[in-house]
Amino acid sequence: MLRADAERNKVRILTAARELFARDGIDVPLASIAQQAGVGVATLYRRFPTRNDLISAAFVEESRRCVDVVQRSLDDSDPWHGICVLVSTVCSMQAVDQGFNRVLASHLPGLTDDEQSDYLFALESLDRLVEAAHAERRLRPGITGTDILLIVLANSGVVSRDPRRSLAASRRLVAHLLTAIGAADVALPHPVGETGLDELLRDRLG
Amino acid sequence: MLRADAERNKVRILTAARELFARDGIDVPLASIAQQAGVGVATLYRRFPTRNDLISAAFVEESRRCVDVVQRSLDDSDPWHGICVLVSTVCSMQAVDQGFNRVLASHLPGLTDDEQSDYLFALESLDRLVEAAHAERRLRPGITGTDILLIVLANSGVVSRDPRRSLAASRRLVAHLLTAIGAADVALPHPVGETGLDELLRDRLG
DNA sequence: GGTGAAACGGAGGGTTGATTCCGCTTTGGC
DNA sequence: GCCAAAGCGGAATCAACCCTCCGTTTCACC
Repeated sequence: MLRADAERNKVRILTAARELFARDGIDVPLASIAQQAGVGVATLYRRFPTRNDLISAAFVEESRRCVDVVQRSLDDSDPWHGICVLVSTVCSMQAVDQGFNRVLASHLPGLTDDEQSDYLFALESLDRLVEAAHAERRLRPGITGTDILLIVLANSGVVSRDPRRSLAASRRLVAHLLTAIGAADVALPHPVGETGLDELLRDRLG
Repeated sequence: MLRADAERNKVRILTAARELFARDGIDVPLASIAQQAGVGVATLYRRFPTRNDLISAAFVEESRRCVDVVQRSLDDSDPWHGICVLVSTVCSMQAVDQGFNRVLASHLPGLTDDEQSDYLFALESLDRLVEAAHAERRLRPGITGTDILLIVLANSGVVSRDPRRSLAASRRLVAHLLTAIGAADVALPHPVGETGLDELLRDRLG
């Protein structure tokens, strides 16, 4: 049990971390997180000995939301609808949070046991979902569970600093890819040109 | 005109840079490029005052290939075929070279004038190509030139350290996306699962 | 083969960020 | 209120990388 002041600081650190991770990605200097939280670096290190500890803690909610949406998709009586919801949800989460995008798109070393099992659960679920959708002829023949992973990965390529533009690009991309794997066309959202794919390019890191 | 030894060193630096950029991305320490080239850092700096100078020089050939393929696509009597060739070529180049991937997927500050005009030429060409393909009803209605850019961007998300796996993932993704924008299905290459999308994930940087 | 300009390379100073150490402060049970 | 434990913060240390300076070497022209 943490002392009250320590608990308070922990919350402030996590709040700051979530904000900075989302905006600037998971490589932000730890010192700036500490500063934003109004604590010293040592306090941050005391509570989260490694960067990964902090990242894991900062994204627990996002992870839970992912597991939830996977579960709900599995329970969906229409597997194709389940796939659409799953992909759209996860990709939107990526688009509005640079940090979470990196977490999803890269195997961070040192996942916790929980994260490991969530990941395996997701993989297995994807296969089951895809299989169910095939059974109803809602997927193009030859599509596999890893194609869904591939979508998430591809989506990570279109996210930039600006969540607005990222979201527009992501929506468009997801529509394309659902069209590609599905047995029928998916309606297209606005082309990204209007909000400026150029600016999106200009936005990206480095 | 450079002295013979200087010219020799310049070539060695560029060779080393191309190799390390491709394998490790454009953020490799300049010292390791110098070391690999067998020269001192000062020599590298003397020839290429900024990292961007080195990057530009290292990728001139790739840039030229891109401009060429754009030009050839424009000249193609079948605009849809032109689009397919263009997208496949560029995406493959991205997949096998982490450095070039980053160059294409991010607006590096300080492009040379040549690069600027190449970029503008490419943008304009995309619009013309798309228009021509629409005229022949080979594209799904609503597709714009920026959708092609979006493909390249999305493709950047699936490239990892391992060129083999990246290429497999990229091919699959490109097939999906050409299917999505085209008026008819495109044949799918092998699913990536077989070569291991998991490993691809594990591969990615940090 | 002498010479001066060009080129060389490695040491060194600066910056940024990670991580630890330690003397001071706060908390909470008594 | 007292005090031991828990917590705190910032200075200090450390490592990686960038970039420049300068004494030495090499080239190419005579």
